[in-house]
Amino acid sequence: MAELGVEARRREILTAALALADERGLDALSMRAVAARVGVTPMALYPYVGNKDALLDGLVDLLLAELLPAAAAPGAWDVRLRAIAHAGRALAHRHPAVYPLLLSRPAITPDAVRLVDALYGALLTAGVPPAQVPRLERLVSTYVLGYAVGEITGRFAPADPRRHARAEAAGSAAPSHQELSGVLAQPPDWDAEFAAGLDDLLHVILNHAQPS
Amino acid sequence: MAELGVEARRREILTAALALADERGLDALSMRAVAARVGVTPMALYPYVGNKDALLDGLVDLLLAELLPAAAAPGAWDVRLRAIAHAGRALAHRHPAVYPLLLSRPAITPDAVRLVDALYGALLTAGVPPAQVPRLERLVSTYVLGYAVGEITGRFAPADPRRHARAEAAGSAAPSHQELSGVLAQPPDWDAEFAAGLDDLLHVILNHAQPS
DNA sequence: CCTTTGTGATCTACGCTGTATAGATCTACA
DNA sequence: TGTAGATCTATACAGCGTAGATCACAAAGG
Repeated sequence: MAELGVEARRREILTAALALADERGLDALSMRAVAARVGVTPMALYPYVGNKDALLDGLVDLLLAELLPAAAAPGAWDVRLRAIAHAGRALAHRHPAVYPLLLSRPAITPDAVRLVDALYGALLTAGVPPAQVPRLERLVSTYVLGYAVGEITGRFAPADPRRHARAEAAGSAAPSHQELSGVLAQPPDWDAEFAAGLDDLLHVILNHAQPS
Repeated sequence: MAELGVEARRREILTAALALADERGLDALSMRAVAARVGVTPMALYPYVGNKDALLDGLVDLLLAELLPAAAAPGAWDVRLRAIAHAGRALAHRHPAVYPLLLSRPAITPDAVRLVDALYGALLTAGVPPAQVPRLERLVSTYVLGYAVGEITGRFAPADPRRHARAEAAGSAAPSHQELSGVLAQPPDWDAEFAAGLDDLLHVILNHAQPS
């Protein structure tokens, strides 16, 4: 075994855990399974990751780190904001098992701060009054996280093919579904929908921006 | 024990499980604990709720059922939409432990369809073209769920009081935080922020609406 | 009245989980 | 060579979800 610092070893463990979750899902992410993948006994992980909860927090940070390049990219404010948003969604497709943790585990690590700071910067240069910046940052990040999680977990597209049948079965109890049966029959283009929602939010931001 | 139908018994079990989760959190929601609360052996639950996963789905449905009154309320389209949104957020504060499941477990029960249908109806009467209705429904519901989950899980307001210290420690790496130090020092008004975001989304909807 | 049938709850057990605690093993320096 | 420190291991415990077998008891048939 290569002799590394404890920080390097910690990252080694976390990346093994992330790979495991990517391959076999979050339920398969047990301390024992991670330890086996690292080639070590379960208890050997504890000095490096604390406990399982802390390990999950570590995974969240690993995900955030993948977003940093997009956050540091140059360009006009809307280009930067779009880049971060699309990177956030792409991240979800890369790590669907772990991604939902971003919504449920608050991260206050330096990387998380840097990411929020990039969004703050984009909003500020867009001309948004400082008092509105944190709120609109939360609006945008909630959209990106919520949309991506919705895609991933199947909230938007229930796998059940009887979906329409159900709606029809509800019959008069779901009149608007019937009125929309035409558009509901077509499978949505999730890429386009995400971009459209993002455009809508950029308009919201512009509405709040003051001409400099 | 009163002799009830299996459906009634199932609801009895689910409401006990919900109460347990409300009181002691999701981690304490074990089959054994639910059984003890119902006054029965763990294995006795299985004919009624299937297994733990199905029990959680049942809890999701229980939450959705609480939203139905708001979905059925009358009024102008924007009044109805606001009522549903605020009811969705209030639900999160009532059941903070279970609420996040709404984002991670797709629900295709009749109640879920009815709720979506109510949102479709509001958007249609607002004059939104049918092709845009499902997308904007997802935009609104994602906002409500994502915002409420963010509030609940502490994503918006990390409990760590060293938050500002951290931002300052990041120093020049978080320049926008420094620029916003004034507004960041004030504690946000979450009620007002939710309403403001909802207003923004209503403007988005109106932008897409065609005059009838 | 006794027996049979069926149904719901129970009992026991298995493999899994996170992790406390104690012990073993190896490295590096005096 | 002896010892200190760091690192990993071994064992154990309480709790989890749930499969399988068993039990208790109410209603129905002879």
